[in-house]
Amino acid sequence: MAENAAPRDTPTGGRPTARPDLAAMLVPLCRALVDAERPVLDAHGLTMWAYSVLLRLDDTPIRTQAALADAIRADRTRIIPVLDDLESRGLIHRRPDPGDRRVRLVSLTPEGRRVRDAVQGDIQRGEEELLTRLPAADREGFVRGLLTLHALPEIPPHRPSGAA
Amino acid sequence: MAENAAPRDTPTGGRPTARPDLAAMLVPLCRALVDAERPVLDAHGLTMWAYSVLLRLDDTPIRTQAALADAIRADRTRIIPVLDDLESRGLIHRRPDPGDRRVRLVSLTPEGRRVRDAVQGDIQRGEEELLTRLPAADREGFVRGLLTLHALPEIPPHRPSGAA
DNA sequence: CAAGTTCATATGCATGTGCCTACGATCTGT
DNA sequence: ACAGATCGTAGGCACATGCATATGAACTTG
Repeated sequence: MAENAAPRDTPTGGRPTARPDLAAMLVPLCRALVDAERPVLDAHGLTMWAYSVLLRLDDTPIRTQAALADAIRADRTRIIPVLDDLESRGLIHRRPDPGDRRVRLVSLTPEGRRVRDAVQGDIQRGEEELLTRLPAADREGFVRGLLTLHALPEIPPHRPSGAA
Repeated sequence: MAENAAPRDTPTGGRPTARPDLAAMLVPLCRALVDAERPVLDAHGLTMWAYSVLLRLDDTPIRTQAALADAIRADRTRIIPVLDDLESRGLIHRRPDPGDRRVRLVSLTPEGRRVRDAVQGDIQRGEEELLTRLPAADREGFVRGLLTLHALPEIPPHRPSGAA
């Protein structure tokens, strides 16, 4: 019966804002964006996992495949066929680390870099076009906000309040 | 070899901006947000699908279950157990439409509304807290941009350009 | 009235994914 | 040198999901 009788230190107690949940807007948007990428990925014969690998390999070089899998939130075992495929197509290089022969050093080949650039170019071009739909005033805040949230080390779980 | 020799009408030809792909930032953010909701949903014994139903039922009332499933991008057949569960717990009402007895009119019960409010309150409270991490200047643009993109009827597929 | 369609529902299949185990090669600490 | 941990790889189990089909009730159209 007591709904949320206890006063909250956050703006609203019961039904907060008038806006929909952030997640309820973000999830469909994510879906749509990923769907929008598919033609580009297909045109290059890449899966989303493969593209994630190409994307990630450019940043800081990664020493182990396990770390690579963790970085893109993939499964350590399921990523192996992806790497096999990329390697067989000459997009990545997998060589044993001379210092620790358990480890395979994974790196982009020049061709891999070329493919990644082409794919990412197409994707970002489409995304820029999408950002065009935003009022100029919001565009920058949106992208910067996204960058900030993306850079967060972690998102703390939302905590259930009153009701059991 | 010709990379992307053709000049583009969009800002950048090959490697566009310095920012990561929007999708590459949004997808992990979505994952994290959904994960963050889990404790709240668990506390109320709701699945994400069930919560989606509760959320959607409040807007414009929906005439058919099929339309409800489409609205939340769920499978028409797989949503039925979800509705069964919600109905058995007294959160929704399912009664045959007197005008078309094939159709079941689905609506929130007062208890369902109460639960939805409680859950949504918790979730939005967590989300507001998250928005706190954004510089105030970006916060509004971010939310408004998200609202705008969410309201788009569809996102056109990105088009592969040069390379096959 | 008959044919075709729509709805809610049950069921099955194929796939993608998370998780767990196993195994051989290799490294590290003792 | 030996025990234990780590890495890459293979395989299996469980589950969620997308897609397809089937069925009975009810509606619609000719």
